[in-house]
Amino acid sequence: MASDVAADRTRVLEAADRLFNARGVQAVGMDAVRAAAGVPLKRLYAAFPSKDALVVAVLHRRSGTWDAGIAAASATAASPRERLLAVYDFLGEWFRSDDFRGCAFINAFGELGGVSPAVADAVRVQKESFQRYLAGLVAELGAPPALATQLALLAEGAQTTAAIGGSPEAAAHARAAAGTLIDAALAVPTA
Amino acid sequence: MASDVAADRTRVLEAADRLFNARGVQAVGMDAVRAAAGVPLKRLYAAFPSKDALVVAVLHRRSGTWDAGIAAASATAASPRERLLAVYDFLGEWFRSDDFRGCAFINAFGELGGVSPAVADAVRVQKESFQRYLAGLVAELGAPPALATQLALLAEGAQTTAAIGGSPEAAAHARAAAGTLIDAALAVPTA
DNA sequence: ATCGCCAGAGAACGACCGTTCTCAGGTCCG
DNA sequence: CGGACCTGAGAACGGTCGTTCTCTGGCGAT
Repeated sequence: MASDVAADRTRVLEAADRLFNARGVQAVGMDAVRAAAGVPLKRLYAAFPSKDALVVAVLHRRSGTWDAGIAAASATAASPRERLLAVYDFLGEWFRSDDFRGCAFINAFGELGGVSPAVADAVRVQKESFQRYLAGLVAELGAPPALATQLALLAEGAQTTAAIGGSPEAAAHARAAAGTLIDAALAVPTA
Repeated sequence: MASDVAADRTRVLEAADRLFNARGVQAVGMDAVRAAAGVPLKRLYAAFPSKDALVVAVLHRRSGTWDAGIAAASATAASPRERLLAVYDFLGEWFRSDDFRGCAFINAFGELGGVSPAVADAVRVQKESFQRYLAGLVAELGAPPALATQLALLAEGAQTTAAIGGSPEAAAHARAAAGTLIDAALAVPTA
């Protein structure tokens, strides 16, 4: 009982997340996950009944760290406008981390969305949750809801652009564009 | 000589593109490509020496159809501003096609970018070419170059959002945002 | 001390991968 | 008509995958 199932889950999720992020999902075998996690295969399968379940769990965990990152970045922001812009500051920090290789959800959807409904759903849920977060702030701001969708497009685009081009400054560009869109939306109350 | 190597290449590229788009690259075996293309395995390997080469060739072909689509959409547009906005009209049409499942380049990068430098390069080249196209129009418009980057972010974000959420209207949102950004950039000549 | 139990390491399994090889059958040239 | 060549179909190969099974060694209880 020294290593309980919950501890196994954590170790496996961390290892799998790292490996999937670096090489993609299908290029990483369960044995590589086992080796990286330092957990016997039997306990791995006790914690996650299949690779598909492991992938979904990794995505779920990523949702949590994403939410926490956004919350931390917006903690110091005073107004809704600044909280919206803080999203792009968070992206900028993330893009600069050594192991950044794009949004895990976008990557997983591209790789597995066509063959694994569970993965496709997990990705959809996360993106909808992010949209709702933006929509809440936009509503606080008193701007039309369409602004939230536009700001989300900038965030998604920044993630793929930063990953493919290796250009973390995409976050700053997105932030600048977001500021322009917010100002324009507030200038015309109901267009 | 009834079926020449060039004809084989075309049939294989079309079949592979369809399959890769629907299921992802790694989930599609070379035998499935052969069956869908109706070409013997030997001729398949005569046309493409490896799966990696096939993937790169598929991406290269997609670049061509992308460029053609953009060109067609902007053909009726009179001004640089309208040609920029035509990009999002093109996206909207594409998003509404039955087999749309996201940008092949973004998907391929997420799946293979970490393990296949050739694929990563092909994706990077295409995205840079798109950026250059936008930059040209933005220059014609007399707006600062940063606008082109911002417009690219919107286009990229629209592609992933439309794919994941199954929401083709992402193109219209991106178009509206693009209009706002263009107007703002022109209002302040050099900020 | 002995027996029963459980956990860990890794072998085993069936399936499928990308790629190459075999071989039968047909086609052209002399 | 005969034989050299080429083609297509698919078997074969070595490897790896996800998943399960076996076996061995150590531990706790009696």
